[in-house]
Amino acid sequence: MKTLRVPEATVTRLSIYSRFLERLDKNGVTTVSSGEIAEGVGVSPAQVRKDLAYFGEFGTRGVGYNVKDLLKYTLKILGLDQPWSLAIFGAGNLGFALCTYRGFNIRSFHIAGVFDNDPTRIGKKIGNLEVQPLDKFPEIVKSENIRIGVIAVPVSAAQEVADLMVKNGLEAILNFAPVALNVPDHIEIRNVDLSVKLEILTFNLGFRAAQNL
Amino acid sequence: MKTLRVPEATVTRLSIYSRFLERLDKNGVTTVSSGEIAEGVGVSPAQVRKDLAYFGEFGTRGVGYNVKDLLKYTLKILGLDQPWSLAIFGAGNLGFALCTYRGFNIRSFHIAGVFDNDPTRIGKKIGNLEVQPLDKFPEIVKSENIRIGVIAVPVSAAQEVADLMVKNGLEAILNFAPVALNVPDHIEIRNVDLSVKLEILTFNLGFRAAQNL
DNA sequence: ATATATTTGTTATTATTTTCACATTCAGAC
DNA sequence: GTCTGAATGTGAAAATAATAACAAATATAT
Ligand SMILES: NC(=O)c1ccc[n+]([C@@H]2O[C@H](COP(=O)([O-])OP(=O)(O)OC[C@H]3O[C@@H](n4cnc5c(N)ncnc54)[C@H](O)[C@@H]3O)[C@@H](O)[C@H]2O)c1
Ligand SMILES: NC(=O)c1ccc[n+]([C@@H]2O[C@H](COP(=O)([O-])OP(=O)(O)OC[C@H]3O[C@@H](n4cnc5c(N)ncnc54)[C@H](O)[C@@H]3O)[C@@H](O)[C@H]2O)c1
Repeated sequence: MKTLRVPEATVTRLSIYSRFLERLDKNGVTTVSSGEIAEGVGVSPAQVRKDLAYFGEFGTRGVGYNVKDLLKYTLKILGLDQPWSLAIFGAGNLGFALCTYRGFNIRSFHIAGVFDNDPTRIGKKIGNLEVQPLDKFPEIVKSENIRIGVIAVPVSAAQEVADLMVKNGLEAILNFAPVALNVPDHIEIRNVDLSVKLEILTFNLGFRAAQNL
Repeated sequence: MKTLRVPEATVTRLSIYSRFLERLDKNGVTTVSSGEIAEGVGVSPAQVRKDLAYFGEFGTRGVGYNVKDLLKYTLKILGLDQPWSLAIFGAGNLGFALCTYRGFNIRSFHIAGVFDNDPTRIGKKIGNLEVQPLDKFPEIVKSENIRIGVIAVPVSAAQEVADLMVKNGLEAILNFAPVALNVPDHIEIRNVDLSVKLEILTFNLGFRAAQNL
């Protein structure tokens, strides 16, 4: 096994491969080649093999990969062979959608708490979750062993929520607010910006088109 | 002005710069340096200048950039100096959140139609929008001059929705379903995958931590 | 057993992206 | 006017990532 730095793009693709493998497995497919994976997710076969090579040898030359095994390996690499408890801050529209999204549970994520500071929302049910006040956060972090926080509050509140998460020992943050947050180096943080991709589309439709690039 | 290929990462950052500039402008800041932009969005100053250099010279040496002007330029480059009408497919939890999100309107996006195939949802109001049946799509595309479609339906329906969009002449698609869609080359398509970033976090918390990388 | 067709794992090559470093330019002080 | 300090724009260098190419390995057919 290599001890090289793994590019983040490789991890991203690994997540995508694993979801493709899940689908193959559900459809009863037992063997798959790098070419078929590549075709299925829209990358090159060499890329698929290169990505997997960071973590070991999982295939059989002349044959391909065993779907069930490769799926298990990729999930393991991504850390999805164990359950992860999440805390979501902000029980607004996006928070609601995230809480009810079944796709997370399937991949070993479990929403262990939803928090909001709006008194009219606290106590309301989202599925079988109850929206909690902020002061319940510390105890729920402990009791549910939460390591990852999700920020779905307005931009104006995002930094203070991030600070609260850090103060309570969370190790990673997924931020949906379109703002760069300040957190200590040891905190893993990633932003999901729903507008940026939309603006890549308008850029391509406009500027790039005008330049004939 | 250069006629080089612009990296997509540059366009992504441009979108982020422009949002940062919006905030500065709202706060009454009139001048900003590449270093301050860099600080504000979490990249290097050289990166900021290099990104802008793809499109022209916007600053004054020794001084920096005029906030209002640079904001206007970045929006123009991104194609946001004109309104864009969107069609959203899927009036479920995510579709609902997208429809009610004010952040889109602010940046010259306008949701011109929401479509669903569930009879119990058709006719329901989301804000001042009414959920439309699929067969209304062709006429609304024309009347509202829609060029961009958003897919917020389950994976199982995503490809057929994409096909419908292509058939009706849409030019770009933003896809929230976690699956690679097949569309003709001339269609701009980007996926937004909310789980992938989460799995980068678990990877970093697990595997990467174990390797001490 | 041997040959053949496949497909992996890996090294070499190429391309892309980021960082660095600095000459150039400008505003303001004196 | 000239000098000084500051920050841009850019070409060269370094780092990173993707692609190509092929030897090694394996299953299957004969
Ligand atoms: N809705 C979307 O489709 C969408 C798209 C892109 C980005 N976003 C971003 O996601 C975030 C949430 O968006 P939304 O549409 O759900 O907004 P929303 O207004 O519907 O919900 C925000 C929620 O956060 C709560 N809140 C505010 N301050 C808080 C605090 N300090 N602690 C805890 N809770 C607090 C509010 O009470 C509210 O319930 C925003 O930053 C938005 O920019 C949303
Ligand atoms: N909710 C989330 O937080 C979340 C997170 C990540 C990804 N996603 C993805 O976004 C998509 C939507 O998620 P959701 O939670 O809103 O699901 P949802 O089930 O709440 O909504 C899906 C909607 O699509 C409609 N639909 C189904 N087939 C259709 C068709 N052919 N044409 C038009 N409408 C159709 C359904 O009637 C329903 O209203 C899914 O692909 C999901 O994987 C959602």
